[in-house]
Amino acid sequence: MIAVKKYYTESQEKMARYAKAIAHPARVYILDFLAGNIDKCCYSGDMAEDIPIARSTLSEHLKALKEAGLIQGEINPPYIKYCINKENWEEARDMFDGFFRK
Amino acid sequence: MIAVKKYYTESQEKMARYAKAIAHPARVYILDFLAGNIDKCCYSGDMAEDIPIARSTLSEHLKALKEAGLIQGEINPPYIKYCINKENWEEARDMFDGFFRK
DNA sequence: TTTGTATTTCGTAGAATAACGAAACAAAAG
DNA sequence: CTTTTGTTTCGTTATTCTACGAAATACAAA
Repeated sequence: MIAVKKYYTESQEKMARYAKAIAHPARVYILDFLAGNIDKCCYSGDMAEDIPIARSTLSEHLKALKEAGLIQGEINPPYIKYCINKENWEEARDMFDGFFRK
Repeated sequence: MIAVKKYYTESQEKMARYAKAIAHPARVYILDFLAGNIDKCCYSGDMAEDIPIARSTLSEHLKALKEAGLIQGEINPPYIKYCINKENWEEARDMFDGFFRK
């Protein structure tokens, strides 16, 4: 393993990762939707009707948000129940908060 | 001009645009730097020494941030003084605020 | 076991992003 | 007028993103 010099702080990298997850209107839509139903959660199909993208594309956006840690999915066949990942959502909120008030 | 149906709200599109501007560690670095010196502003060259990218690349990141409205540049030859665009910075802050507390 | 339902993964294609060095610019200094 | 300084634009290349439909998956119901 080669040591690679880090040029950005962990926090800067993380900010960029969270921001990238939010950097698409479909993903903003999804997060709006889920954050508005924070305890209810919801199914992938619930959103498919409201935005003009293929279900497979929606699925990829959900995957991106899951990988970024902002949402989580719980399998409940034949559905998958998605909801905000509260812990990371709050972390992201705090980071953006700090970022804008530095 | 053909009417194009809008599927996302203006606010969702704008959120995505702001988020995209922040979605790179170099740009987070730049904004951190400028927001920490909100009244002082600073020069492109001031940052070039601290991050491991070519000056031309730094310049492109500055351009992206300027296009997103988060910063502004004032020519002061042979320097260009960059600083936060306060109005849009506050708008972005408020939008992220609202986004995370919906 | 076969069928149906909800969703994801795969393969592909086109667009956008990020990076670099070289060249271009713009103004001040010599 | 020529040089120097700080910065941006251009041309290029490599990578990542976004989108789609088709195929695959997983489980329940028939």
